[in-house]
Amino acid sequence: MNEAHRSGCPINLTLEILGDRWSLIVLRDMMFGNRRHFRELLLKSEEGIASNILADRLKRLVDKGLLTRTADPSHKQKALYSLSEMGIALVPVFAVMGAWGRKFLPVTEELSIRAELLENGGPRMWEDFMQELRNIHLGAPPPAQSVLAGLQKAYEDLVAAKSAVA
Amino acid sequence: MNEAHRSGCPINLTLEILGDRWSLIVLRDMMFGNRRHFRELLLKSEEGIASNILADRLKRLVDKGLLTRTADPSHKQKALYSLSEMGIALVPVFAVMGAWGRKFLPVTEELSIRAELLENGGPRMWEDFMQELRNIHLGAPPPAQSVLAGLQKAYEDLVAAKSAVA
DNA sequence: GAATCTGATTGTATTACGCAAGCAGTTTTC
DNA sequence: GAAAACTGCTTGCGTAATACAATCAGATTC
Repeated sequence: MNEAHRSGCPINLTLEILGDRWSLIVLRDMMFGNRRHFRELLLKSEEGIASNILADRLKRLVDKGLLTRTADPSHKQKALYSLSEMGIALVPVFAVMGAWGRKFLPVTEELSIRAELLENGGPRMWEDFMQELRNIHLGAPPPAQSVLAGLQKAYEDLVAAKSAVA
Repeated sequence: MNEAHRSGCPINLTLEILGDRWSLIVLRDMMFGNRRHFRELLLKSEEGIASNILADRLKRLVDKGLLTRTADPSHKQKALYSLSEMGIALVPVFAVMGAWGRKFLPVTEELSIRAELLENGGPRMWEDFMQELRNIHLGAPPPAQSVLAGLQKAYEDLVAAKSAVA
């Protein structure tokens, strides 16, 4: 039935799903970049994932329950990927991982502004963000205020400010 | 100088260091299991890491600045591995990853009791734990109360209770 | 009806992982 | 004081994951 697990430790089981160099990148792009289709994930990612790896990860993440795949009504060939509650629940993981990366690694200013806002916003902001993701991906009622729009605006403002200087 | 990074995103840079199936396992065992020597990490891990992988990960983690390696005065051949501040700062990452794993994955009760306590303890407990790790690994002043002992006791009590029933 | 867009798949090369065995120096045991 | 056990690894080898480039068939657009 089940493939054998290395152990029943929560950290280990989490690593068995997310412990590679691409899974969290795909989820990050869906979550913060609102990418929902294969081609968007393939072409608009900063890191340049290969198409076979992306196909494999999408399949895996659907299998494991972090994503769902449905047909896109607007285009018979389009597949629409959505975050499940299990995927949405990774928001705090991204928040603290981003905070750690920002503190210790050579991040660029543009690509870490959203992590900074999310870190400063704290659990309350994370919860709002999760509710917004439930709205977008699961059809749940929207939150009082859009976190995603705020993150995106901060990023775009910073990019604009930088390119104005340069 | 620097190996090229895929991008300057904090999540990506974090994954470039920790995005594999073993790095966080090694750090977990050092942090929560107080393993400081090669053989301890090799033999006492639940998951059974291979010796060449362990050697590689220790080297990598020292290179990246999460660990330090020093000679053990008690034994001329022993190497003592210690967490750096960069490694200790992963406590919140373990806490939220553990919480996620506990919520969605088939964890065992014994191996998740510590994750549960850490989750319920919240950021205040994480900070105490980090101070305790600074004391153990960096020689900093100890915290008011030992978190590690509490986690370990809860684990052992649970194991004892389970084996008494069985 | 040609070009483009869709989610992929295929082929090939390189790198990482997993397993078992071995190794030289150090310490312990008797 | 010699044998056994322990130390942090290394080596060899087979398998799996990853990376890169090219390709594909059906759907849509122009």
